[in-house]
Amino acid sequence: MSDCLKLANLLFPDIHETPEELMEKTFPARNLKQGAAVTRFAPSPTGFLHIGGVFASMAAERTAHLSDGVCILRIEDTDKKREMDDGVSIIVNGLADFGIRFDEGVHADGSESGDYGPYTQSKRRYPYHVFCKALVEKGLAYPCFCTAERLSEIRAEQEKNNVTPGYWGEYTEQCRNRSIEEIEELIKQGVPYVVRVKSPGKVGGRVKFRDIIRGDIEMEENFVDVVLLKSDGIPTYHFAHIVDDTLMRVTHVTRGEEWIASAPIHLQLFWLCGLKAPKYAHVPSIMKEDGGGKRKLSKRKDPEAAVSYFVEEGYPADAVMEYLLTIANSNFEDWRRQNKTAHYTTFPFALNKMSPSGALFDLAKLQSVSGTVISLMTAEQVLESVLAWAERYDKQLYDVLSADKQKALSIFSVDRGGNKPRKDIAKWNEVRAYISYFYDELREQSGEVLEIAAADQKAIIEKYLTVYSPDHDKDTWFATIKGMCEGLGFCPDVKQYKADPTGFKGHVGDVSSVIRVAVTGRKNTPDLHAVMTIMGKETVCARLNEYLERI
RNA sequence: GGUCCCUUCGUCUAGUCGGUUAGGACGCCAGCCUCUCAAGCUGGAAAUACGGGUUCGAGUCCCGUAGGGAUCACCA
Repeated sequence: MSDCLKLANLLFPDIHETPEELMEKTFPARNLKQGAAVTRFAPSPTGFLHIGGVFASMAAERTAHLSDGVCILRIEDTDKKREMDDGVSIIVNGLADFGIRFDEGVHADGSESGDYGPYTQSKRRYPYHVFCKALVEKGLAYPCFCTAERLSEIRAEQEKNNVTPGYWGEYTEQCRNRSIEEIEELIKQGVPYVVRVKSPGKVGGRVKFRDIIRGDIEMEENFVDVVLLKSDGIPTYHFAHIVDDTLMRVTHVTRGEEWIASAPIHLQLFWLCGLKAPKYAHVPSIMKEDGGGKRKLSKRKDPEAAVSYFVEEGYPADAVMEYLLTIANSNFEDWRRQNKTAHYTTFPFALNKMSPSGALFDLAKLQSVSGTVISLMTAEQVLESVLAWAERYDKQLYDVLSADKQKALSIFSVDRGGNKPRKDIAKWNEVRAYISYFYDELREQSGEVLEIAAADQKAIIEKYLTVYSPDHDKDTWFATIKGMCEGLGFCPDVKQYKADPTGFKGHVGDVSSVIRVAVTGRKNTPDLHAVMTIMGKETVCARLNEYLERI
């Protein structure tokens, strides 16, 4: 028996399977149609879902589903220190909120579905060890007994000498060349060790690979003996990536651009394992303007880094996704113009159309996209969404709206539908302010003051009270207001007034403004006739009289 | 610092082989429409980071500079 084989058996006495056998028996090739992409989103359960995570997972999900492929949600929980208790559910629910659906993987409660599991890395010890053993057997990996102290000494020395830091070169000699007896003894003594790859890379060597988004990239090859298995037997990200994406038959790896620097490690590991590397697409980070510069959206500094922000503000999930799509594929907006009512999932998203540079997150643009998305919804959809949001974030609004859904529907129907719907609402937390004057419970004293003499205002209201009828249709309603003008000293025709205002106190617009303020407390509202119709005679008259007393 | 990525209006970007009045969207401004505000329509201001080349001609090709970003762990 060769030393390598002996070492492999010493390190992994319980493993009796080869990677090839494992792949054949439990992780067979998928039966998918030609060109189907298998992608995955693989977050760590840190209890925080970053908007960049939604962006990356959207790229993965779209790529898979547009090609009739499979999208996997895998949890990378190999770092117990950063893990949070409900980390998994925060991520899974967060993604579900945005309509990102996975075909296989982990669910919010931690359960899993799919034939290529487990999908939680901490449960995949066995396959990692199978692959690691094979590497040891081939003399391509070895146990390293260096302590944390030794490692930092090495680092300090390298920094002093100005050479690339890392476990490589002369520093690897001791552990790389230990005899099998020596290793056996150290293990018997209980000395902790990691398993490192015996990197064949050379300083100055080059690797090339193609990134779907960035094109050809050439970098220095990896010559560091990176850790494969930590001392607790759990793999590092690098090794887990190789094993998992191979076994799960992932074809396209979409991940943050911060990984591009470690791509040479991954390419080397695939090669050493005798495996074909998947296609890579390194998606750009979403940036934030910061004092003239750009920086990555930060969890600490930027509330909008967390997806919970968008949920709390009440941006519809589709609106956030559409905004992200405008960043991801610039032709999305053209497509949207051509396909006004189509769902965004029918847009032919393409990884290779993504821009390689990180986009600044633009809340104003989100606002605009969202306003359009909402303007295209039916009143029923709006009400349903508002209620779902308000139930969690504005109980009073929820109660008021659900007390009379018909009224709520008619409010949301004002100027909705048709070619030019209003775009007053961009997120659900704006609804309260938008509709508050319809409800006595929500009404706030706005303090809006018109520049019209109190006496004239009084005269207008008093007169209007005598001619107002809730039965008037829009045209008669307006004709009635016009008809009041002459007697009150106002011009019934705006154009005429603008051409020559002499002799008038104002025009019909001013008259209706007085009524508007009296009825709604606002200078600006949607179509006043529609508003008054919804309110009903009782409320309208009450408000008019109330205004008379106040003025 | 080493390595890698990136760089067109304020923002997101379009820009096949080098020949464009450098296009669109958001935002901003103005006008029209209009009972107000939106919406809609029309128009406007607004960009090729800088410096060299190659070329009759460069946003586009080459070199350099600057700036921004990422990464260099038993973290992902």
